[in-house]
Amino acid sequence: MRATIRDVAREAGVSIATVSRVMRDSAAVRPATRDRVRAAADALEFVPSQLGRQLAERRHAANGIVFPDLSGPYYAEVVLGYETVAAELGRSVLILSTRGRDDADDAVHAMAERCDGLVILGRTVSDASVERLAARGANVVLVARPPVGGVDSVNAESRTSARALTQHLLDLGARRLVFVGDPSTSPDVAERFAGVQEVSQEVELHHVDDLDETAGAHLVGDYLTRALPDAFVCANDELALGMLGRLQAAGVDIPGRVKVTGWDDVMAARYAGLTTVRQPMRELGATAARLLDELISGSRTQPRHDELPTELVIRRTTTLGKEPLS
Amino acid sequence: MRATIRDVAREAGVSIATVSRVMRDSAAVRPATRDRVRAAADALEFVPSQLGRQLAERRHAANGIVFPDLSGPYYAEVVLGYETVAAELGRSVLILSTRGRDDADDAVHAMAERCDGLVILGRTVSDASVERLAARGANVVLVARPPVGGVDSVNAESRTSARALTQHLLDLGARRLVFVGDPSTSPDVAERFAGVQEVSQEVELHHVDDLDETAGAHLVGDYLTRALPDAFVCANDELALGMLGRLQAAGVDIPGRVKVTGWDDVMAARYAGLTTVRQPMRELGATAARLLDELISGSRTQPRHDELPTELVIRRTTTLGKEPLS
DNA sequence: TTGAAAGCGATACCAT
DNA sequence: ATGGTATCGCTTTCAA
Repeated sequence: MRATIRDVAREAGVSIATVSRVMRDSAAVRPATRDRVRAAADALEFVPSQLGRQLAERRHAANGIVFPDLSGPYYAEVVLGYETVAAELGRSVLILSTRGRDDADDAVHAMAERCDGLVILGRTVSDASVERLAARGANVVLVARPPVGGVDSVNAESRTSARALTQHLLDLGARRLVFVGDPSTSPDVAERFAGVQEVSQEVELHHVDDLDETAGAHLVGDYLTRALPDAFVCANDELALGMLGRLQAAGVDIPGRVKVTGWDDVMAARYAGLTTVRQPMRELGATAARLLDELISGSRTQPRHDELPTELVIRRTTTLGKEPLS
Repeated sequence: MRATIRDVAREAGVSIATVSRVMRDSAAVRPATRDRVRAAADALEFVPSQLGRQLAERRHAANGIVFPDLSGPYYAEVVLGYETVAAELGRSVLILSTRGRDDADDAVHAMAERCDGLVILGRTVSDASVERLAARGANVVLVARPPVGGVDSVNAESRTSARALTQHLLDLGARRLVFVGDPSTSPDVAERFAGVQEVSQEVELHHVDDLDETAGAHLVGDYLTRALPDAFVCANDELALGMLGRLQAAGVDIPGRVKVTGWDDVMAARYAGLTTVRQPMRELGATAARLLDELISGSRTQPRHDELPTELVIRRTTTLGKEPLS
């Protein structure tokens, strides 16, 4: 059995209060006493129980983070940025993946009982759940999701980058643009589409249900039989990569005949030479951790809604570079 | 302030023991009483404190997982597989990334105090630390790391796949093979090299310090000036991808003139058409979670060292496929 | 500077 | 079927 604070107190001939003080040097203790306690603690290999400590302090010293998945670099990077800052702030990180879970909302509420605050990524739980959490006094920060009520949020800027991306295409002479995606499913995609529209009024919208490679590869077929546009502006990289493969298989010249862009800058985008928009994923997580800490410590009561800048990454699916085809 | 079990007891006119029974239906309670308690709990929006519960039960109901990083699909997938099973077993998951942390060992020990058991991925902490944890009675399972003392471990099989990979190259007529990597740094790489050697006695070893793309691209230079071998067997995908880019830039015919293989099957490997070996990452995590649960529940006391099968993935860096070049 | 004792919020044993 | 109460392992007044 592990030694408790009482064992140490007895061994050192002091009270448990003194042991507690020494273990956390929370108050002045006479050096001689301190040394005696330290020696006793060492001898007994005493390590304070976190359970006891947490109950007494009425805090978990842990934060949660909810994400849909860790496949792809997106959420993994956000989680890492979050964990790094949380660790610096002396907090552990609890994770919860909602992928393939039908009771996501319940799981999140259960998790909320095990930490001092949590970050929710994307559309993992319903708006109602988020509001219920907030109503119960939980400290919550949303990431990559539009604000819900007075709950804090951190998002990547979309519209400005979409404008820059579109302008880049126009500069290259592309006139007929097709935006591939579904603005109605995600506010993020809606923002991207809106940004594109601001610069190119005649952009067409090609609606797809799933934003994955299969969908991308599939929809290319429609265009091969009729006319190709000058550029496909995809809602994300997966879609773009799927289209790329299919277009190249059909021998279409890229970027000569048609240009393709994605969004996210996943690792594969680099190998595919895909022009895309990179989001500051690690910073999203780090910022969320800091906002959450303010909430927990009570140093801020007004809600905040941060927006972090993104970066246009130009590669050879829009311009012919000297970079080797890999 | 949140309601406690005492508030509910008072409201329902019963003792806290009865409230506890009702909340967890741990014992028979007369229906009328049960309903009264339920009503009181609802009225007060009572949710049992996990802190109180954990202290009383003397368990965290949480497991930890330590990993170097989440970049790249490898660890992310392991973590996901782990989280999925842990959740099924009713346990939360605490994470700890050691990347860019100089106090990794301390952090892991601190984490061990906050959970009932933990999984350690790769070489994130020293062998000494692992043994110290085990000595302190912590429940530990190692993943992607050779066994340390009597500590449980789960690893992906390496040698058999290395043999299959090598045989595949021989079948294609490749004779002069060069293994790129450093068998001395990682037992995993050593196993891979050993497997290759078993099939091809005359394989050469090209030693590199870093197993990343830069190193891969760099070492190609050495070979361009003198003779290329028939195949480069790289210790991992990063290395192989780096070499690929550089070889293609130099106009070398792949797989005609030289074949290239990697290891891990990262996402980019697919786009690069890289022949490689895929590890059952999600299963590694899931298996670790189950082993850990056995340890925690005490249903097993003998150490186990599991080895999961891997899969050879053949793509066009070794055989000319019909797959389009992307 | 130190100690006694009252929480923190549950669980669980022992009576009744 | 219920209640009283000790217990889990610590932190934190309040006195001395």
